[in-house]
Order: sequence, then C-alpha cells, then structure tokens
Amino acid sequence: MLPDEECDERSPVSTFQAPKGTYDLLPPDSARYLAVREAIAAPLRDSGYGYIETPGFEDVELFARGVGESTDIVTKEMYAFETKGGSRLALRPEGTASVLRAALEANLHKAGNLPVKLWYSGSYYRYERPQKGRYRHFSQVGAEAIGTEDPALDAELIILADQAYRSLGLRNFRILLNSLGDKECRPAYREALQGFLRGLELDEDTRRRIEINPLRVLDDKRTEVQRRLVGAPMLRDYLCDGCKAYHEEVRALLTSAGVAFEDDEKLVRGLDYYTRTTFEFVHDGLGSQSAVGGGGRYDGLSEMIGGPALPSVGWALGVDRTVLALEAEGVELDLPRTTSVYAVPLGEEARRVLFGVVTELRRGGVAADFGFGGKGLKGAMKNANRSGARYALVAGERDLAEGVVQLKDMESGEQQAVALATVVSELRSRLG
RNA sequence: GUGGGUGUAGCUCAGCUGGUAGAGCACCUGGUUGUGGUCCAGGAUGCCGCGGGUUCGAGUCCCGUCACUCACCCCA
Repeated sequence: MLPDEECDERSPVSTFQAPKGTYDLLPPDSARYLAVREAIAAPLRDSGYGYIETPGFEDVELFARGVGESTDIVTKEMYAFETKGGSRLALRPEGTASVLRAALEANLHKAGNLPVKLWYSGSYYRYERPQKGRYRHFSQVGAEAIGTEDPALDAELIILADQAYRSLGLRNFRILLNSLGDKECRPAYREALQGFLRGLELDEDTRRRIEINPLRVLDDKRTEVQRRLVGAPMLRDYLCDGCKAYHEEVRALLTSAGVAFEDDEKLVRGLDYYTRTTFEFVHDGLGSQSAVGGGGRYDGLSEMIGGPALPSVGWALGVDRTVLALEAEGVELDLPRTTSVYAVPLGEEARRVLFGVVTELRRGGVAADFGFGGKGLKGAMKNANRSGARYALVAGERDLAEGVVQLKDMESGEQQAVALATVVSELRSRLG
C-alpha cells in the first residue's frame, strides 16, 4: 500500500485479473472453505483413511487411459502440455487416477493390509466453459478404498460423506444410488441400449454418443431427447445375480445406518472402468451443476493403467460446491473468532512494551494482534473492534509510568488497569 | 462449441420517452486533544467496461469489441 497522500493519481488497480473460470479466495470467505475441507476430512481420518498427496500434474496418458473414447474430455477439457523435455503432461482433472497410480507405484497394495484407505484434498483443473459451480480451477476432498470388494466398504464411504455434510449443518441434499453392473453383465446391457437408441431419431452429436457413451444418453437434460427415451431398456433388468446381491447388501447397510437414499436408475457414469455401486450427492440450491459430490466403484481402473486387478471404491466431494450449497441453505458455520486480544499502543515506548506482550500472549497460545502503523487511538480501536477480539489492551505513557496497561472488555465496554507484569496470565485465565 | 442476461462509486444497485450522475451500505472527519461498536453532524469517491457511429447534445439509441454471468453441451 502506498502512503495515503501519494496515491491520488488514479485507482492503482492491477491490469491483471484472475484467469477465466478461476477466482481468488479471500478473507473472510476463505475461512469457510478451510472449515469445509476440515469437516469432510475429519470423519475420514477417524475411519482409518491415511492422507495422501500427489503431484498437481501427471502423464496425460494416466488420465486419458481411463476415459477411453470420450473424446471431448481428452481433446478439449484437459489442460495438457508438453514439457521442454518432451513429456506430455496434464494438470490433474480428478484425483482417483493419481491416487491409484501412487498406491501402485509404492506397492501399498502388497503390504498385506487391504483395503488401502486413502484421503486427499487439493486443486483440480478442467478446461471447460465456466458456469455456476463449474470452474476451471476447483477444489475437492476425496477418499479411495483400494483393493477390496466388500459392500460394507461402499456403504462406509457413503455414510462418511453423509456424516461430513451433516456435521456442516447441510440438510437439503439427497443421495442418489444406482448399480452399473460389472464386466459380465454391463456389456449385454450396453448393447441392448445401443440397439434401442440407434432406432431413435436423434441429432448427430447424440448419435455419436450412442457409440461412445450410450449410458450417458440416458441423463440428457433436453426434454425432446427424454421424450424419445421412453421404453428404453433399464440396467436393473440386466444385472447379474452377483451384482444384484451386492447392490442389495449396500442398500441394506445404508438403511440400517439410517442413511436415506433414492434409487436412481438414470444415474450413470460413462466410462468403462466404473462398476456396480455408483452414487451422487445432489443439492437443489445449486442451479445446473447440482452434484456436490459423487463416486462409486471402479473395479476396472487398476488394470486399465497397467496394474493388477484391484477392486476399489471412492468418492470426491467438491469444496466449492459444498460452500455454495451451504450458502443456498443459509447455513452459518460456527467459526471460531480469530483474534482474542488486540493491543493498541500509544507512542513509541508503548509500542515496544505492548509488542512484547503480544508476542508473549501468542507463545502462550492466545490469539493476539497488534495496532500497527502508529495510527491514532480512535482508528486503532476501530481496528480492534473489526478484529473481533474480545479484549483490547491499551497503553500509553501514563499507564507505563504506573506499570499498568488498560484491559478493556470489548463486549461490555468495561475497562480496568492491570499490572503489566500480570496481564498475560490474567488474559490467559480469562480466555480459559 | 451454442444460446440468453448483465457491465454506472469499494460493495449492492437506481437512473423514466437522449439534456454532461444518484441511493443504501461501507469508508473518512468531527462531536469525545487517551477509547471501538450505537447515536448525531459533516465529507470524499466515478475514463457510466472499451472503441466507433447517430445527434446541437449519449450512462441512455445503433454497430463492434472485451469482460462477467446463467443455461445448453460435456461431466473423469
């Protein structure tokens, strides 16, 4: 910041702005994002999930392998680039592939303690046209349970996500649940669906989609498309006995845990590595991008990226969208106040003395801040008020001569002199 | 990639059929030369997104452009 007299030229705003589809997280809003990340992570940590962190970029093939023929994703929606050394990399568009890659690379699955349960939190990047809840840089917290096929694992993850949302005070979200079948029964369904869809009158893009991603056609939002889908074969009728039993068990476990869900036959994933359980957490206050989180089983992904068969399940919850959902519901998070004590010095000597007091308070675990910049008492008190501190400490020559500082309760307005020597312990006991 | 909406003070927005800008909040100063929040009085603030056109005259009308935004598409 410039000294105030000298910046009357013209508004000294930078010529740069945040790139398209991105935004800066600023106080005080940024505190809510931190709280949301923490609320999602807490149940995972308490449930045997270990923290994993992977690079922000990977070999582009790692991501491309998984999505297969879905050409839009690879060609249009990834931040792919070539390094000076000639490697083809991409900013990570999701977490699962990286986490699985890292687990395989470190041989975590050979340590004899399957499932390997991991959680992560970070930034992800997709080159898409921005809209509400869809940004080019976004933030997710995710969890993966690798190497075990057990309906209780699927249920555990859904229950933990439900717990996370509820701990934040989110109420109006719904859990959509479906089974996508497995490599035994899904191909038959896929073919039957394609057969049905090929007989419909559809636009060229959609016809192309029938060949690449037929299941996705089912959740097209256009009413003219939906109207034509009446009578389409449903996946439920094609599930093999194993998939049916597995799905029933997941449903039963959720029900007995008291987690309400809705069966949604049109909830699909377009990609081949997804199997069996699939779910989404949707919120109706978000507009078009209504999913605050989603996940499912991906028994085929490990083999797709060159690993052994490792049946796995996971989810990712969008931090940005969760914050939007909280806003839509008008939920006020119970955030702790950041500053407990604000010190206001009057004059040079007081500045040194109070700065010392503030340092001592901080070392003693009391959140304290200081009136920097030598502004007047009135302005400094204003800052003290804005800081949200419960107590203000004021001292000038008069007080120091008597060996005291003025301790003011900002809520009641009461003020009393406290001996300088005892003010730190006095505050520590008051703030408990 | 396609379509709609919006760009005016730090923020949220008003500005009627063209006559060179306003409110609320926030901010600053004073009432209180050593006290915030409340109250009272006063004050500062604008390339009206940018470029061009029409007009005696454009925040207002027209064209272009950029940005933001919502939706479609896509959704790992």
